[in-house]
Amino acid sequence: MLVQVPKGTNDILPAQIDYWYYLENIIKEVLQNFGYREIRTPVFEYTELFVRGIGETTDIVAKEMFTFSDKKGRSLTLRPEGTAPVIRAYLEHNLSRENPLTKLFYIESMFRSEKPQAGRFRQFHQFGAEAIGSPLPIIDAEIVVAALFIFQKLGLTDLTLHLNSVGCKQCRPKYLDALRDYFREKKAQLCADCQLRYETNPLRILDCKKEQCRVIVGKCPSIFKYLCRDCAAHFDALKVYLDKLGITYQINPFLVRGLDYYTKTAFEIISGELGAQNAICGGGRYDYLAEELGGKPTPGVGFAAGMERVLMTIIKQNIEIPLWGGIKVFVAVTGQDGVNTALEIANQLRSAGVAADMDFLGKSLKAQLRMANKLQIPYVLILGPDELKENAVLIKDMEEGTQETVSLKNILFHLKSLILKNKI
RNA sequence: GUGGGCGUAGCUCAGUCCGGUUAGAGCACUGGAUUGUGGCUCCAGUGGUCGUGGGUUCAAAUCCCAUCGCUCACCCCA
Repeated sequence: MLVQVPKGTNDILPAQIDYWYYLENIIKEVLQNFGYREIRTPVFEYTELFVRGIGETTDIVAKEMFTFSDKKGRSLTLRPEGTAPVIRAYLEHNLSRENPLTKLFYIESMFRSEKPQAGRFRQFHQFGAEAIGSPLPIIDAEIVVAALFIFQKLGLTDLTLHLNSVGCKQCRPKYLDALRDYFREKKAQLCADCQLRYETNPLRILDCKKEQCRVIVGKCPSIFKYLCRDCAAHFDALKVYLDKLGITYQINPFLVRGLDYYTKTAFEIISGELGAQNAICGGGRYDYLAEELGGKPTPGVGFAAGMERVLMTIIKQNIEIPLWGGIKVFVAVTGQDGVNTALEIANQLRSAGVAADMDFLGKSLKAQLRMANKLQIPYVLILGPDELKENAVLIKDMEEGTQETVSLKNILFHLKSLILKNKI
């Protein structure tokens, strides 16, 4: 049996790479225009970072991490998400000393040991942005806008922004108490998972999709009645900023994110083009994360988006993307003597910035032309014994079918003007 | 982790229900149709332990069992 890729992982083949370039280029361009700078952190971290950062009871930490030991028995984990590592790096390198507001972005692989399905993989790619240092709601607005900006620039439509506030240390415990009070007598009617969540984190009952739970959740107390003055004001201010920018959103009091570090703002962007896994972006504020990781209290807000899901949406929507321009000139040879000259010509063209290729399989002239035709190469140089004798080559225009003899000295100039003229 | 669908050539599939000669098609690939010229056409060729292992049978791609892989869905998420 042939060895295959591990379950849930994918090769990104040349046929798909233009999509990735398109996506990566727009991400970098937009986020840098917003003042975010790229950061790259290691693929693995000490396991403790994620346990402390994401939370022990979350699904990610409890059952989805790829964890292994190094030779000294220290526990390492392939990163399942990007925020905790970025905050770790921010604290470790004291990035705040240069600017009290640090704006960072990343484009990296993430790893989660889940059963794969459409839009879910064990190794997948996320891009994300983090704005660290400001407690003000206006930066929450910028984070949301930056994410939407990218999707808009990519050409995505049919997106819905879901918005919620999950409170803070002051008000969330009160809301959790209220939820427990409400669910206490109905506990027996909840699904098995939710009965467990009742103990660990009642918030998570809110986004259970089971019908039996949804019925009960439908009438549960809303968090908006329990938000403290600060959280309520923060949420109201964010809505005003978004309103003024003309951004539409849907308030979703049942939006609960799967990572414990979120406070105040939580949001998700849903694509109508996808199936069951339709969240292409999620984010929010995490004002206690830095402390959890042992740093000084530092507020922060950010988002992460799944690149595979974004690409699936791009493909579903049939969005046209820029493709690789391809080889412009093929240097064909007949007979052994021309091979060296052909290689020289090809390299000359490449040095001059003209994409050039030649035969490396000893094919016949006919086969070389066939290949050039298949690859849609617009010009073929033919170098045979006759041309060699005269220090010349034949330039064949593959579309017109015409050809002319040009001396070796003039090839470059000749080809460049041809290519320019046709704007290829 | 749990459940459904599917595994025949590089790709898309036919053949499986009702076992029977050397397992097929289209596309792709390679070569040819007189000297050193692509596309169109025609001809020929390469390529498959029918996912794997076992069982039933005179005979298995086809029936039975197991196993692996892919895929979709659940939990949850990007």
